[in-house]
Amino acid sequence: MARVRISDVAAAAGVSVTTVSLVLNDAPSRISEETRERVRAAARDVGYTPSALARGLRQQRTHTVGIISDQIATTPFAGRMLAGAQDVARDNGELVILVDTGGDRRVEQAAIRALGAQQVDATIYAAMWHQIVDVPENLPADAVFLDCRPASSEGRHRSVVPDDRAGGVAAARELVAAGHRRIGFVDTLPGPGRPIAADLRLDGYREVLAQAGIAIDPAWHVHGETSAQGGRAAVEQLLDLPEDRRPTAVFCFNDRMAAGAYTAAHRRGLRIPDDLSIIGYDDQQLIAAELDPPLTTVALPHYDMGRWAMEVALGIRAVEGQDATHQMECPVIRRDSVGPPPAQVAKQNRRRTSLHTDRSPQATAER
Amino acid sequence: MARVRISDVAAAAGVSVTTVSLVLNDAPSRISEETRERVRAAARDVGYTPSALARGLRQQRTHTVGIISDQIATTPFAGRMLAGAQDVARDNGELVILVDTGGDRRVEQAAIRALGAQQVDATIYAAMWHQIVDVPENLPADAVFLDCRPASSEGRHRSVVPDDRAGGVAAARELVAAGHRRIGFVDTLPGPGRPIAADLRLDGYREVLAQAGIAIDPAWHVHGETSAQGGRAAVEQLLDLPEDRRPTAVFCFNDRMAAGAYTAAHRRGLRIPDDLSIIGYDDQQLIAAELDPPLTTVALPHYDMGRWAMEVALGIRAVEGQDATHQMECPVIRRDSVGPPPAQVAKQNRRRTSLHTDRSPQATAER
DNA sequence: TCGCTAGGTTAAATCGATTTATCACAGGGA
DNA sequence: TCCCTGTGATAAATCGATTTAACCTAGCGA
Repeated sequence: MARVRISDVAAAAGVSVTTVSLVLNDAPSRISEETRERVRAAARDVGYTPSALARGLRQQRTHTVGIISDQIATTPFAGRMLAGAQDVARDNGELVILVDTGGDRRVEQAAIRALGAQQVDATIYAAMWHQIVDVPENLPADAVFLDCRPASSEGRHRSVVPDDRAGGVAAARELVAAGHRRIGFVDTLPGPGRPIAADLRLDGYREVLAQAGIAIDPAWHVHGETSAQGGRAAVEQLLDLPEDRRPTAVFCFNDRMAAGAYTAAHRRGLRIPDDLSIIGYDDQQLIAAELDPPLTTVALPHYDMGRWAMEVALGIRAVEGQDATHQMECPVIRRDSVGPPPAQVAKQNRRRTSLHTDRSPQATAER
Repeated sequence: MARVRISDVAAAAGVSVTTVSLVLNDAPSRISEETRERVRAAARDVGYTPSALARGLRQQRTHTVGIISDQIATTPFAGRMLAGAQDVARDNGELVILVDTGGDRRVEQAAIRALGAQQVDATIYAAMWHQIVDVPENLPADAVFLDCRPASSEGRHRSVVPDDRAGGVAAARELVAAGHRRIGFVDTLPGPGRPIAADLRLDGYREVLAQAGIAIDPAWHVHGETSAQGGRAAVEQLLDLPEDRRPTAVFCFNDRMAAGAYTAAHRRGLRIPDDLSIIGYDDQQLIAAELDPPLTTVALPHYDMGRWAMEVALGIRAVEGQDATHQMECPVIRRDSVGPPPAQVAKQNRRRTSLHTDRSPQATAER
């Protein structure tokens, strides 16, 4: 069955196409209420749906937003970001055109061209983890960067990323507040592929320990692959330290590594959090809440970042201030893997210092 | 800067727009090679990108595919399906318009209308887990169902779902082949929200045990929430059984429940797979490969289902045979959580029967 | 010289809407 | 009678491409 056109509605209502257009779009005009009703009825009867193509062509506005991402599927996070962006788009009558480039620069070029050809009203450039990206040369100047920030910031591109430094501060503070003074940092490997989030979180950790007057033992800083295996191996290094240098708590780069920390602890017969406190990062639903005991961790605000990016892209939200990069807070999700250090250690700690960082009272509710 | 139009190219090359169109589209015509080159150079110089809107309007073909899904982000699986669909689309020069309805029927109606207005060339209706869905009335007849199948199959809608029954067979066979005869089935809760996959996998399990001449003890069938907690509780019921009825292996509805089974085993001091073999389902990357020991499980072929759906939607792949529903194989991913039953039990088994289901020799490589 | 063919190119119609500018008509005042 | 104003509706241009149906010029054979 062929498409119902506006002229079909006009014929059915016995008016011109102009009248139909005016009526259906509620455009200011002097069409009588009687005619209006007739047009609306006709449109309903013939089952008219205006062509978005024709309308877009004429109006030069397509109510369409392009999202370019390096990889949709690598992490479950991607979904949260997309969902946030998608929800905002839907609520504003916009459709999302999604292109996964698979990280291929050539595909990316083609994708940007294709979105241009579609005349998308806005463009979002998303990465699947917090990173600094080279700006593709043909990317529109008003594109919004999601979970990444442009390398050459001269272009004044707007972007939103998690505040990993503040998240690192929050995580470390959580452990210090629980009374720990020997706190390990389970890091990813150094090298070119190292995520910038790792350095930011490490900075936050260092800042908190410094503030608390704790001298960091270099042996507390261990590295591993960002996997449960890597985490286990790294934490075993920590547990191999002599009794008086061994951390009573560990801050893991992410939840996968934290899962490895659980394994390492189990193998030594250490209980969590009684013998070892663990805090992760990412709040990966499939790990954090499912571990035994449930993992205290820092959440990455992917959904909200997705929303933010889309709101900015659509011009619903103005970017306040000078800085075009928005850092989004990473809240601590308190579960059951953090507790006070073992009694005898706690006593030592008390003897050694009287500094107190008091635990903030408002408990974050478990989602 | 305003859009570069085809007329700009024509002017730059000193020819008509018709010529430009014919040349750039490689349409059969009698344009001289010299002119062709001039046109191509002009197009390059002025930076021409044809308007997909105008082209789509004229050709009534948009090179655009709509994907409607109930929820993008609930499970990490979604990403795999999208990635599969997306990859096929990209390789065929099609763009994907993605709409997440959030499961809201009203939103869904609007989404379908919007995609119709966009004149998408094809439509995919995706669910985030294998289920039977009511066909939205305004859904195009040629829509393809992904990871779900239409309730009223009279419409001859094409669909692709995982073959959960065969997957159940494969999982149970894996355990039987390892020598187990007391095999628990860790099921989801009964009731209206129960996934159809649960019944299918259960069927497969029953078939295999029947074939192997094993009478199923009703106590082996336990239920729980589809979470690690639920899995742990359910498996604890199994482990509470008297020694001679207690399963030596469990088939868990999914990997999350299998993770709970690990916890239950640990709490009893049982080692995996020495004391208890465990097989899961789903092959959730963040769980299955990260558990200790890594979990043997059955993979859901989400990526391939996504590809299949898109290939069918685009008409690249013809749906063979009568049945418009394609069942996709769920391969067993062998890791380290399945082994032979404990020695004394194995001896009993051998005494009781001499039936052999021999383990298939080709080891599935760990991805 | 005329007609025909082939080669090279283009004018104009079309897709389906929106938007601008105009038209027709009725009533009122001079 | 003529002009003006307000009301209701529409004809035609436009968005930017594709595609159909010519058009023009040479060259060639009869």
